[in-house]
Amino acid sequence: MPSISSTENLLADLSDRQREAVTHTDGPLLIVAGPGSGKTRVMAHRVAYLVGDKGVPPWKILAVTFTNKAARELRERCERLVGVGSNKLQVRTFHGFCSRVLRADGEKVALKPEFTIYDADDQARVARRILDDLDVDPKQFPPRSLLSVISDAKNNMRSPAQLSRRTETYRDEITARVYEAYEGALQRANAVDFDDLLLKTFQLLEGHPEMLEKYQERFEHLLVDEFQDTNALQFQVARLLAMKSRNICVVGDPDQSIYSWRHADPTNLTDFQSTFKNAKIVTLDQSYRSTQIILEAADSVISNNDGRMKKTLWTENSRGTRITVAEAYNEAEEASLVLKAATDLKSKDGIGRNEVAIMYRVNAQSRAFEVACNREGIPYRLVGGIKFYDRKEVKDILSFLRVVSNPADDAALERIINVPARGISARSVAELRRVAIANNVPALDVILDITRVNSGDEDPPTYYAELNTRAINSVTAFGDMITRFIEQSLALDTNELIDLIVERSGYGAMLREDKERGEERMENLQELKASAEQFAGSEERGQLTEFLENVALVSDVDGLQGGDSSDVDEEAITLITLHQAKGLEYDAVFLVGLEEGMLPHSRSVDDPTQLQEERRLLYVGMTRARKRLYMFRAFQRSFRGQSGSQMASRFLLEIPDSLVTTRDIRGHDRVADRMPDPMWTKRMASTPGPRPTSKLNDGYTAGEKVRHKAFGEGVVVSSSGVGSDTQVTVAFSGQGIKRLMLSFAPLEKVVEEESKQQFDPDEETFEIQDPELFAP
DNA sequence: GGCTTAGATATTTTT
DNA sequence: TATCTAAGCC
Repeated sequence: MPSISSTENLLADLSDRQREAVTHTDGPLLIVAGPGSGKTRVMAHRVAYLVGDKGVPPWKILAVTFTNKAARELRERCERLVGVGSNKLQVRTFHGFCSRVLRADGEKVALKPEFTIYDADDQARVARRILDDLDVDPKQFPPRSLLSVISDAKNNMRSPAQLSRRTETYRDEITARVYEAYEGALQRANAVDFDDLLLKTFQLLEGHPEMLEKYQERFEHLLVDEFQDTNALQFQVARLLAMKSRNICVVGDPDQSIYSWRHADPTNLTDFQSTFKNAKIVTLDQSYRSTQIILEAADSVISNNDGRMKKTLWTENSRGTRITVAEAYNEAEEASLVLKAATDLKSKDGIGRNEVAIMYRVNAQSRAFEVACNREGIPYRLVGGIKFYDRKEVKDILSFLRVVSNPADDAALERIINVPARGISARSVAELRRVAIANNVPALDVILDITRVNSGDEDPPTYYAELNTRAINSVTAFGDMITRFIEQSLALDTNELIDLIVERSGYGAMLREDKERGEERMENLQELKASAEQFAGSEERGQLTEFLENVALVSDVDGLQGGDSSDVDEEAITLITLHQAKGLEYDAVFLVGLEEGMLPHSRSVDDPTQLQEERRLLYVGMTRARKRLYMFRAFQRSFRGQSGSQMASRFLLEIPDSLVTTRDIRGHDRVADRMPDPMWTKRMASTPGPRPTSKLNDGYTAGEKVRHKAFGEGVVVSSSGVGSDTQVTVAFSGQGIKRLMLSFAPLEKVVEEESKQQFDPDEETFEIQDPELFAP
């Protein structure tokens, strides 16, 4: 039986500042916590202190985080420290918490307990239907941009009515009408989107004093993590919950605010101080994570942001190694250089793959690294790639489940009404929808009405849909099927229900006919079943809803394992976006794609505000590293098919030379490459032809054009080794990339300066050829 | 009514 | 490059 740690032990291994933060338990507290300053540790200790020392019952403590990952980590840390009763702690994401509240008391804001949570896909589907109904051209008004305006409105707590009252342009007009129809559609479907989870919780608490009191009583202590990432609604919910007890502790770092595009509002940090007067402020600026050099470099970058709450991190850690800044020719070379350096870390610094992460701005960048890892046989862990629950077949079956769980869920219904094809055309669906909207009922009501009448019920139809006989029969069959699913769901565990649906809906048969991908898809459905099994056994009514909620809210499955080995335990390199990397740390971090247009992202370069966020993104990345930090850029990068030369990221210029080593990873000094004299970079970007670069082995230079007897003309990517051991990697047009032993494969230099711009490696033929191919 | 194909189009980050 | 949509064909 785990015991509650004694206060003495609990506090002993904390710094003075940390202890201050942990023990200030009466009244509002703002913790400004720099990267690696032990933020999570403080939160966990605080919870343990509240329970162990202050005798606060665990269930009276609510800790909200921003991501599931953070929630999981905090929960685990708390459980370890708190011991008994720790399972009663409420550690949730904001959305998770709100969903919980609405399941219990959502009726007050017109939600039935089995409401569905609509993801971006569902939202887009709803929006597209509305545009269709309103006869608006979706090309002129892309659903996604309309939805983003709607999301803005919701975050500012504006109703459709409020929006339509102040329309100035035609665009405003359309937006307001779509918003109104959208709200109607969700209402009819007993569904909420992500914004609604927060908005409706806010409305529930604000408009129902007894509810507010209930939740204020329930939670005596509130902790909010990543406060700089909270949006206006989240702040309001937190404010309402804590208004009475005033026991609210928020933790954040304005320098790590990287979610403004999702309405995160870092001014919440300052607003906190005005909302909760006399809030105590504790700043944690000692880093227990990174070396001095890494901290200095990160600081030299972030200092360029203005209007910050200034804080400079310090550490008792060693000075550490200088940061390596390196340049690759293109993304393929970038990947191999990174992997080479990462592999070397093992022998040189004893840093294994598990402690190495490669971080990039956009997911698409992971590809080059996956290809390279596969080629080199290096196992990797891709964080947040294609999500399991996003696969078509999984979404289809989930849609069946959603209809069973919440028969009003029109988005789910429309997804599967004709999957597999069962003779209900888009026309018929549109007609069903028209009738449903006209009567303000879910589409399934109309379907079941048709089913009833067509099955010989004497009573006249309630709704009148114009469908031909064929369609009526198809719809009837579908209605019968869904009715059976709903009936049987009462007696079945969710995993059993999945089996039933797969077989009886014809979905399984459809997959078995699909020779190409059917098997793989069926396996995915098996996996879905397995994940449903975890929810089996609990009360019949709740388990399906609970499962679906989990899918909607906690969809971050563990990273897919790639590489040669199927051994999941094997040490693997982590591939991760900068956004997802927040909160994580690694011994060695490789930041890649440090180019204008990538980081900062091209969408951000014109806007100073967004540019500062890009800088924070880089800051987050740099401060993930404990011991070693590498920053890479590629001279040329292909982006959606096209390649072009890149300028070095302006952020690289912000790091002082004294913190950087220019040691080339291949063992050649390339002093000139320690970037970016901007003039030089600019010239490089605008000049076709080879850029100035140092000589590689035996005079072969990256970017140089060469000719091979068998493969024809190509471009040198890189070369390694010396003398007769020299290997030259060449990209041949139409032949892919080959690695050639110079002593076997004579290369001729082509004297022509134009070649590099056309360089476009064919990914299909990317692997290294057999040794015999090296011969001429 | 259903399927194939071509063509267009959009591409940041995620609860 | 990859996905999604619309139009054309069976």
